[in-house]
Amino acid sequence: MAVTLREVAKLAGVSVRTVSNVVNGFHHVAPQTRARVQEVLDRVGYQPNLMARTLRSGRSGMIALVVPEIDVPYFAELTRSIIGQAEAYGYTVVVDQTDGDAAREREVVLGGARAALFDGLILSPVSITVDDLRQRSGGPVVLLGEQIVDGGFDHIMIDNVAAAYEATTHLLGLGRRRIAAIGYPSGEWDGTTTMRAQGYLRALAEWDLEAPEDLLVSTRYLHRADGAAAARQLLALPEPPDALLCCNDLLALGALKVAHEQGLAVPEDLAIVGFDDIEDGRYSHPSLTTISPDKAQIAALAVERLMRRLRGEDAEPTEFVANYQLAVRASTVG
Amino acid sequence: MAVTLREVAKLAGVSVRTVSNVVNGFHHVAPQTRARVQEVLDRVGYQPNLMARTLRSGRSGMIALVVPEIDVPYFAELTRSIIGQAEAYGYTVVVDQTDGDAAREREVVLGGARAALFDGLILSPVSITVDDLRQRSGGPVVLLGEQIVDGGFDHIMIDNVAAAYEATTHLLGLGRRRIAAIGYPSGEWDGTTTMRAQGYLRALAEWDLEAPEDLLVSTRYLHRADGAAAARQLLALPEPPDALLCCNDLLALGALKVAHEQGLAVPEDLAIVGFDDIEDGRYSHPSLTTISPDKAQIAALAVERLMRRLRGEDAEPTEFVANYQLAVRASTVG
DNA sequence: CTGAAAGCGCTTACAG
DNA sequence: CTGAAAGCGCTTACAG
Repeated sequence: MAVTLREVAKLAGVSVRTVSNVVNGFHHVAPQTRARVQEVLDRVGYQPNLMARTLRSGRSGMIALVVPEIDVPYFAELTRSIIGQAEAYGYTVVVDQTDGDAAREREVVLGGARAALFDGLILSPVSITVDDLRQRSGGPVVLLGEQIVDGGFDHIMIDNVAAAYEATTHLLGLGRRRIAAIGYPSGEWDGTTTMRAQGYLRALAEWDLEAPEDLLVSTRYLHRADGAAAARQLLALPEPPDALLCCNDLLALGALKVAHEQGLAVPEDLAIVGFDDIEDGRYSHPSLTTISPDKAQIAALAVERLMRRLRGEDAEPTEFVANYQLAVRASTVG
Repeated sequence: MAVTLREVAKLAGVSVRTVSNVVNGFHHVAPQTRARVQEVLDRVGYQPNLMARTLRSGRSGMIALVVPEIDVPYFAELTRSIIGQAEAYGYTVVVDQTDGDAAREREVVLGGARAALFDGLILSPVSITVDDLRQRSGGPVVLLGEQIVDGGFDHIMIDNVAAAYEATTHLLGLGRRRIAAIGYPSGEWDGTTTMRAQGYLRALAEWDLEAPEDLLVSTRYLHRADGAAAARQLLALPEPPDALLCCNDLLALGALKVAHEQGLAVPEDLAIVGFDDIEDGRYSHPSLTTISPDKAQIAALAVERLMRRLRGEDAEPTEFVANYQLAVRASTVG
């Protein structure tokens, strides 16, 4: 069924070496030879056997993208971009989800047989440690997010401290004084949440406010349900908040739901800000003010960086700070 | 670095054959031999080279999941389940997105080198045809959705006619009489939308109503933006609808946004129903009444079916009808 | 510029 | 129950 190099060689009356040269576009093939071989290649519809190529060359043309949850919109949107980018380089992306489970994450990233299939790895870590990563034997790794910083790896992130500072300042500028923080820091995701909490606290400090303990709610996950639970808790306070700074849009959307349930007007009674700029937040009612990281840039940087490594260039691990902007929408400015 | 079978064989003082037998758990190995080999295997941390195994055995342990858009929540949620299911069988899932582009879809599904890597395929088709699929040379295919029906392939779907009928009847039972249909049938997705339109029309007919032309809006895609555009068009009508039956939740969420913008009360002024039961719709305001297909069941059926094929069982192509239920929420019953 | 040949690491008839 | 050996389809030094 599948035609082999050898068969093509026989048909064209040359050696497999020459056919391989033509298939792979090497220079040193006489024009006539090339034409003759190419004709046969086309005629029989030759398709290289990727497995054989991989076994021989040691490169599979596949990279793994490891994210906690593929169905969390932020990761789904990012995945889409990364698949598109990788494809432009002729690479296939295999998506692995870890559910943030430590054992599973280690297995996927460090675990032998599977991990060895991939030429490289783009990883959004949750609980895996720098030490784990250092003892990894496979190809290059590019890290996403803020869970692991300065570990000596290529790394793409945004300036979360600055972003949270900007978001908080936006709320302060609107006259809000009891700004609650949801998801700071959460059970998992300490890295991300800690940085965002820093920006939040810095902004408050600049306005000579201190964050009351009762307005800081940490959550186990960063899902809608967690945001809803946190909002319920906050709104039951004797002195409830007049604004919510949520560590991501899902939390914010969960909180928004509860605000509606309790008959609060958003943003009049309660302003809400999220992080991530997922599509849902653009269509919520009211639409969500959020920190919008440049996901296309993040995807492009991650893939480009990995490709460089794969080509053996640029041994110095680098941290890239991607762009973001505060997207002001109706959940803060009615 | 990576230890080979041969090295293990030498260390254990047996042939590669025997080591291979132990690794693959074949019976005919003497207990003592097995123990000795296993000890070496463990000690050196042997990991099989998947590429070599694949090249030799012809099976890669990878299946492809081909969906139009990974960041459409329905597909993201389904993907999550399918990855989980496949993993239970020791299979790796590679996700490919086609953007519904015909050429891209053919390339991914039929295209040689890449497609040949996978042992099988779970495909949510958009524009690829049955004939295309028939001429495909690779492993077995399981189809999802309603774009291709009765093509002689294994196929998982829900009863869309019945579901749309039930949703429409729900609206009629609530006293709605001007029920608009958004996304029936759309530019792409004719299969799905046509079936849902059938159920809608059947329900109307049963109540001696005919669907006015002006209340049937087809859309190019099934995204939020399309739903918003359709809703704007419908609400500008001299006699606007009192209910919207949307072909999926994204359309419904887009329409809901517009309803809010125009100051309409949902469901009092306008009831809205979607399809898919994506998580966003549970947290929208108001939460979305929707047809909730059993995604876990769909994923389980699809993977199980593919695994059977892979084992060479059950040559008869079968159509599986998965469960669904109408999830009644606040967008229809305030 | 091209050929003959080794070998990537594994599985699997074929003997014994 | 185990061994020696072929071969999956390719790439790539090594000669010429």
